[in-house]
Amino acid sequence: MSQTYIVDLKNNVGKSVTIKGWLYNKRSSGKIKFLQVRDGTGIVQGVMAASDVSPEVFKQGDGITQESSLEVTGTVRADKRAPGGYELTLRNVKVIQIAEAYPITPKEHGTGFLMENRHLWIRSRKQAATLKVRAEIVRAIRDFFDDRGFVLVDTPILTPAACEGTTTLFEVEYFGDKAYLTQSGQLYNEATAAALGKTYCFGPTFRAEKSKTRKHLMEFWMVEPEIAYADLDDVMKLSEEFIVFIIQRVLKNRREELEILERDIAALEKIKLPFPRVSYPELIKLFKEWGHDFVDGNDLGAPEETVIGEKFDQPVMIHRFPMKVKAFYMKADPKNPDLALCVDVIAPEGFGELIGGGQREDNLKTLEKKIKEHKLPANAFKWYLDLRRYGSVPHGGFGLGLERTVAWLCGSEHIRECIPFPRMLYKIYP
RNA sequence: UCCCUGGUAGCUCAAUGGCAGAGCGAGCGGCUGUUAACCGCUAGGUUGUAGGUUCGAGUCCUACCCAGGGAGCCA
Repeated sequence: MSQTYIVDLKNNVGKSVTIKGWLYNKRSSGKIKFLQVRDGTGIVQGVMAASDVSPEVFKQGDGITQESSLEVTGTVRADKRAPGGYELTLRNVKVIQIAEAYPITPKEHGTGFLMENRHLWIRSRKQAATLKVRAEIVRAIRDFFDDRGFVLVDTPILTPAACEGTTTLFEVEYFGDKAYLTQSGQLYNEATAAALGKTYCFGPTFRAEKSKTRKHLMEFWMVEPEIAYADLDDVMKLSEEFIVFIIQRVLKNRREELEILERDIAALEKIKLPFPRVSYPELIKLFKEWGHDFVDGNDLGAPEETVIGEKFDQPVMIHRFPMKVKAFYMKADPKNPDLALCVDVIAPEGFGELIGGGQREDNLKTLEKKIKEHKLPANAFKWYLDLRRYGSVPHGGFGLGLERTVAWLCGSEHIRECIPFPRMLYKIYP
């Protein structure tokens, strides 16, 4: 039997079609029943009148429970009374399986319960819409870099040592030795950029930090471009163009999903180039003007990100943080060696840091000293130092957190809804 | 890891230290245009776990477990 998808119903008005899906909700009123069916592409209401179908089919309609799988056949009709504008005058219903009492009812539920049932929760309208936006963003990310001559080079997930040494790692057994799940592909990107010029990696990364916030996952996806012969300005320019590209793509292709999510679309439409650039010393002055208490020399915390997000309606690029709060591979600003040539891009509306990046230290001697200062195992960085031995060039890049970008564009309250199956502190089910 | 709040029916929540409740969902019945439909009936409980105080504990105390919110850290 042929199958029509709900998304295509508008092109089939007047025709008889078969929808294969699941029962989303049902209402009945004596001699007429309304079956809302979802198929992954949308939801359509099927109208079953006692006068239109056989008594057997009509009777069968009573027993179809929420999320039962079924195939419905009927004529497509435009009708203002129907959610979505189109409905089906049903002629036949074929039940594939009658679902047991479905735990996620149309009424409200708590987050803990919904997360326990994440495998079912993703069937809900908003959750499905979020996953579609996520897929759109992934495609935009790939297109952006592929179209600009970046080469996708996958970096390893199992690594011999910490990339940054500062964050906690997931340890795994590796043939009697220890290995760690990657927390960034950056160091490998620096090698691939020296080989191929412009590269990027895109995959899952892992952080065993015991953080418990609405912006953190233990396993999240990150895209990291790296460019040979690039300085901080190049990195900032790429960052803002990248973000605008992603937004434009989602606004173009996933407007319907943003509406389902009740996202304030106007807030996204006004994101324009160039983004405001604020250096760390300038930011300290701004915090004073705003009356926000902040100690010069500290890294930004959640309250600071919130304040910045409230004061600007554009993503803000904060650059040149103090060296001492940043990772060992950051290059110092020649004009002020206490500041690093780095940038954080903070999203508006309080969604926090989307991008962290900057220019890398390219001098062998300086880097060797930094590794020592940060008490990192010199052995593990032997290959990394080679990159400064054989044709070292100024280079830089950044990392963008996929789920935070999804959270921002979807207006999600919590990052756990922005990945199909989130891995969170002490939680790995389902 | 720390701080705050909570844990009662499948779910969301009530219950002054004194009879264990409602709405939704489920089951049965009614209704030809419902929009989280509506109306009637029925079933559904070791009140997170283990101790303690009390004539009496869902309620008070102690410990633990779990969940939610926040902090630090980060993308």
